[in-house]
Amino acid sequence: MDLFQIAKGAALRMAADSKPRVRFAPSPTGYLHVGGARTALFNWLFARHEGGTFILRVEDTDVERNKPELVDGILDGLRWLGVQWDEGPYFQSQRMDLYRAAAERLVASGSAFACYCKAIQYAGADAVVEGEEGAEKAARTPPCPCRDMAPAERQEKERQGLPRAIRFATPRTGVTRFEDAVFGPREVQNAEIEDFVLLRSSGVPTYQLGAVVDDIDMRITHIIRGADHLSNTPKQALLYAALGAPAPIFAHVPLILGADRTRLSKRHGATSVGSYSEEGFLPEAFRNFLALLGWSTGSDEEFLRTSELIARFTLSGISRTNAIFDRPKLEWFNSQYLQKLPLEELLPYVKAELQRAGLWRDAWDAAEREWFAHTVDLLRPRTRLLPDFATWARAFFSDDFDYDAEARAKFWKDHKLPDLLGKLAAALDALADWNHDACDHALRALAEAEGVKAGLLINATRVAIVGRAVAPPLFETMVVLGKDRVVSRLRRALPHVAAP
RNA sequence: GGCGAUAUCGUCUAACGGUUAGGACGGAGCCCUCUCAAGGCUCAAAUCCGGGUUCGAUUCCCGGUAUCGCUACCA
Repeated sequence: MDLFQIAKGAALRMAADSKPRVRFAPSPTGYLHVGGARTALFNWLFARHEGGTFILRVEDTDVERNKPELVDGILDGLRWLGVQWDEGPYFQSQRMDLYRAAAERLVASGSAFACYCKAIQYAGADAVVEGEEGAEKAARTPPCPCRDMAPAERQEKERQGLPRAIRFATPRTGVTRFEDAVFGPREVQNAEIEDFVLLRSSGVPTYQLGAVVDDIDMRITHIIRGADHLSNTPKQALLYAALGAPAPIFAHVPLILGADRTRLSKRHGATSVGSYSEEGFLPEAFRNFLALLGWSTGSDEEFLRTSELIARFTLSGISRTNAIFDRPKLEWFNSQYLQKLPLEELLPYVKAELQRAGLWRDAWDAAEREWFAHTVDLLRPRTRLLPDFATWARAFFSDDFDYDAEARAKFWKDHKLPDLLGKLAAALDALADWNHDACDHALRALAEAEGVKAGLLINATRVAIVGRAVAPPLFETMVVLGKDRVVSRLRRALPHVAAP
């Protein structure tokens, strides 16, 4: 290996090192909600676009709220979403020594101090609002006096073995700056920043410490996260400096709100990713919708498959305003994907749905694969969610279906119908060839002979053979169902038509 | 209360000093038609308010207002 080769290798290594490293860091205090899902998606899109690395880290330091059993649900949600992580999942609960060591280092260097105050319970957001004029400032947390404690007193507290938290010694003056790819360069007065806790008296790190120590350790280059963290970022910028590490680029993503403009929560209906999976949304449609919530390409195109999202994703396209979760638009995206996806990509989803409904037949994957594909293709313009295939379109996959009440009321009114449908069954039964035009001709000939409009027969027949008023065009439906089924279903329907 | 961010049709958004302020969802209507969708066409619908700067502000600055966030030994 000559010098050139060595230099080239070094250059390549540097190039590899300069690739972005990003992370998604959920805490297992709840399911994966749409806000978190979008944050994960943005991180993933950014990593894929840049050829970087996407890391998954579980921030499970809050022993009180943490529910380990929720981790699997979050991972499942991410898998369904299709955002594969390249490293991890790492668990903060398994890295405690790292945070404690960092806290001790900060105390040793004078950037942090031990605090012996009693922990103040969070009073809730309403606590401040409640105060009448005059008393309104009472709820502010007082500054911790331990920072300026005399050495003798401190020794005494230590000797007594009092529980101690570690707080950051925020500079009293000056400003702290950081760079945000979405909100631009930011600066805050240090005087506005309290001496925040780094290590709880239990020895467990807070979010601020854990996140920064891990982001340094994991060599994170871009922190893409919810804008609810924007106000706290100066604290972390301070921590980076105190820990002697360069700060990463931040990119704060605006929040997703409910229809009432408040933070998305349970009372807004489905907010967990899992519920959208269960409802029968296609992951790619969900990704497309989510990606466009708070990010745009700058163009008018909206139907963007994942490869296109990756190709176009940039941090500069991220919006600065909160977005409201718009369910109708999500459904529109889903119906678009149901219609536009290459058929071969759609079939496995329909298969899974039919299996779930107990309607699946293995032949549809083998000898009758052609039939299955054609039927799905016929059905899909009228579907909005995956379960539509098993519910609304049930009669296409099973002989066990019933007649929709509204459809009967609307299309089985005419008293001539029992007679007409009986004759139609006979006419169809006599057909030598079974195809669209043959069915068409047979039905229209009968209509003409009987002096009724073809529509009367068509609509009544549709209800008889698929049980619903809403279905694909009749003759295509007949072809798909086949002669035997159509004729027998017509005859089976006769008594129901006679007695509506 | 303090600090901060944000502000374009109902919703998601485009515009990066000059446009009849564009697109999409949703809504209304028409076409197509055997139902319902899909598709095509059309319509209604927005620059929070007030001051500046400028020949010219959706766009830049200031103030107000509203909303959201942070202000926890939650993340």
